[in-house]
Amino acid sequence: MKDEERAVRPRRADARRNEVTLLEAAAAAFVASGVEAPVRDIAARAGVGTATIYRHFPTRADLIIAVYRHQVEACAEAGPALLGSAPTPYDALREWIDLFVDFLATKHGLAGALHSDQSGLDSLHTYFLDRLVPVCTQLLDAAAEAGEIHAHLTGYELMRGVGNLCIGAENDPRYDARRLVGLLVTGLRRTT
Amino acid sequence: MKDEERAVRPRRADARRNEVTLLEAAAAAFVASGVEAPVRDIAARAGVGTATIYRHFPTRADLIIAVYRHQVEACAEAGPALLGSAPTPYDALREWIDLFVDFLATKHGLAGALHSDQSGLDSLHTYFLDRLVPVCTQLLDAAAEAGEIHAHLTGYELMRGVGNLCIGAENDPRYDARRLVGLLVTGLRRTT
DNA sequence: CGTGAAGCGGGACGTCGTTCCGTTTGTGTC
DNA sequence: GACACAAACGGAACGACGTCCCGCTTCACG
Repeated sequence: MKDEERAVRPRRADARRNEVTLLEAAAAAFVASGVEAPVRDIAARAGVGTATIYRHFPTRADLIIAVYRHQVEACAEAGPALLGSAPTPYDALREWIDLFVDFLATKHGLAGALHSDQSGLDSLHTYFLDRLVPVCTQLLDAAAEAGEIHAHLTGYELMRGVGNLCIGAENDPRYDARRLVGLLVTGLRRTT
Repeated sequence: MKDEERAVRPRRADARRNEVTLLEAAAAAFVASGVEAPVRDIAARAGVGTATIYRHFPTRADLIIAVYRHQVEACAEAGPALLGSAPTPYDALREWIDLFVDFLATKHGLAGALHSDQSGLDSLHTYFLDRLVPVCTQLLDAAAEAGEIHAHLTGYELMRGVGNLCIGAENDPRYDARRLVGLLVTGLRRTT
């Protein structure tokens, strides 16, 4: 057990320290300049060379994933929980989507980065989708089974739609992503 | 009149020819590689140097605007026309949005370019918004006045929402932007 | 047909993500 | 405690991008 704890990831002590330092520096840089903060800035912030970043995180996307992994996991785990606690499956879906939007809306440029054809950020896209689409699908299926929505939409489509609607919402007081997403989810509701 | 026609833009004949050639080359490059086609590729396609592009179009965004200007104008002008021909203002709004989505969906990467914080593409964003938001607002107001929708949304927000939903829809058979936009517009409808 | 300016080509610059290489440093072993 | 060697490091280097600069070409007017 103790071995397993210590054996995680890098072997040398300085390397382990650097990984933590880098994650903190990246998080700070993302808050200050958005997720598009240059790798060099993050390296400078952490007081290391650029190569050190790439030794720990094969690509920029992996660093971004590492920084947000905990929050994405939390969001994913909230799905089934809401299904148990909310009045109806549709309410659960609605609350879960709000959770996701709140997460995206507070990360400058993250929503945009998720869909950039630029550089090698596909793995970021892939990670978010792999982790969250199953949860979304589960909520969607539950709501459909309860007859609250028409089932014409896949979890994948809803996730992408919501993610897209959040793009550029951080710095624009005239654009309220929450309202748009709310309308989208309203549009899902069965009009009986 | 003849003077005005000829006097538009550049004075020398080769410059006028190059401007046309460049627009054609850019259009072709955008179809082949998306709107993110490198300036060098477009220059090569047109058989000119890169500087020639910048002499005619101060920035990449201006070239993109020039290529799509006619279609954007046509879309803008279709708004009032639909208001006259469609059964109700809400139907007009719906059809007009379909028009816009069809336009965006056939231009690889254009929707994405509209919201990239990258390089200097803000003027692209600005141009689209300046031209289309008033039309959208007019349709929205008409539908609201007819009592078909709740007026909680601005033309600006709807335009941005629709544009965002179209991002990345071109190469992904699993994501149907039209369906998502349809849901969004459905969500606008008054639920009386 | 000459001349001056408008127009041109492509190389140069700064920035980005990523990789390479010579050097430093932590750590298991005697 | 000293040694050796692999692991880890820093920063320069590379290729791609948008954009700008400079020396040459070519149009058009007298």
